[in-house]
Amino acid sequence: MTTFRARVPYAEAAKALLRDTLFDAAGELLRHRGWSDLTMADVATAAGVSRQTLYKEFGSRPAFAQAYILREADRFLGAVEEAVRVNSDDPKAAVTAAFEVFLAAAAEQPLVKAIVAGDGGDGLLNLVTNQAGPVLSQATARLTACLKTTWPDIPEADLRFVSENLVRLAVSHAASPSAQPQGTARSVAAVFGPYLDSLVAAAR
Amino acid sequence: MTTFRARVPYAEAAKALLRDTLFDAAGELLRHRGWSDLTMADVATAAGVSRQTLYKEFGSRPAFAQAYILREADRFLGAVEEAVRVNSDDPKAAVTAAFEVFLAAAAEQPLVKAIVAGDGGDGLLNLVTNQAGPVLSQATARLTACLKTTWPDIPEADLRFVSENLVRLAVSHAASPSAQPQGTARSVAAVFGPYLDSLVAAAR
DNA sequence: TTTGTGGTGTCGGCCTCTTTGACACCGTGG
DNA sequence: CCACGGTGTCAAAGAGGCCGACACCACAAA
Repeated sequence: MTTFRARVPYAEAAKALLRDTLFDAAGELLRHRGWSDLTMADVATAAGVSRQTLYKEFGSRPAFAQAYILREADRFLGAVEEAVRVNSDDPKAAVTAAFEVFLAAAAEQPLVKAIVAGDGGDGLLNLVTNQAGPVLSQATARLTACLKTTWPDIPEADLRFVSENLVRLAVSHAASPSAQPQGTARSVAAVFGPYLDSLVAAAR
Repeated sequence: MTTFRARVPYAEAAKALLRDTLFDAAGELLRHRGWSDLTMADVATAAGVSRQTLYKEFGSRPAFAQAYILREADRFLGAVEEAVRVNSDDPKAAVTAAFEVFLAAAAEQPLVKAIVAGDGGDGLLNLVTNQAGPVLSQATARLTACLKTTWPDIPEADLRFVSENLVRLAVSHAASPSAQPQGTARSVAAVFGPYLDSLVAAAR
């Protein structure tokens, strides 16, 4: 099976490529040092781009962090959506699988590691806790859309409610894990399962 | 398993992206009409780029065709290499698999269809028959390299000989199929198999 | 306290690549 | 014969990226 690039005019693709190159460079650097030990100049040169270009594209250091986190969140959602799609017949299993894949991925992710390893004052942590608005709303929106396509008969408001709370739980567990991913996933699924079942039952 | 983008400075990546976008656009258009019914302007606009940019990058219409064909050939080689790697223990099976995957892919490929559907005067056919030099040498080189890594003990000159003739046979069968891919692949493998076996035996 | 160091954010000029519109050239069909 | 459409080329204008420099701020050493 071959993957096809979305047919997109070159100008847009080039811009996306620029952003992705910057993000990937940052991710690579974050694998070795923390966010606070990381210069904007470092990121730019690692991406093969001038510092100025970086600033032109993102405006400021925190803005870049924000954008980067949003993209990583989107990455995760991709994996999660896949897990949901596979278990579309069993909501509880879907939640378990999605949570598990998310937590497992999060544990390996340089960004997440950088966040939990940070001292809290390094700016990244704030973006998923204190000022988590953008992350939450984006992740919630995408997860809602995913659930909507999987179970179209359930009212969107209900799905939105479920999504938001799942996202919040996921972020929380990723930031400070309490147990193994499997155990966490099962317990979350146990909580949400019955509610989801009732939604599915009521919808048909 | 996640696929990683090669860490490449933005400038190079952008250029590659431009070429790929152009190629993909051409491929898309070739799906519906023949090469001769296809304007350079069509290709450019389909890629979201000005006609001038296309000319600057490739120089002329036949030069673009040449480059496009070379890239498609490279695509095929990727699939072929995979087939070879999987069957590294059995040269005959490797040839069979490689040939089969190549012919199957070729039958589905818009470029190949455009070539065989063309009236012969449309310029594309010449590039793989009359003026096939670049295609053959590139494909031969890459296939040789692939075989070299798979069976490092066999002299490179022998591998090169095998490669070139396999490539020529493959192009020929792709351009004018005589039978089903499987049958063709088996017969070619039957021809080359014993020779390959002897090479392997002699090398150790 | 002063001073030096290092990172952030901004500015202006330069350079490269893309776009735009125009043009000459040429083959084909009315 | 001539209008049409596609190829190939050009100069000028625009956009995006690069470079060097600078002010600003925090922090640490003298």
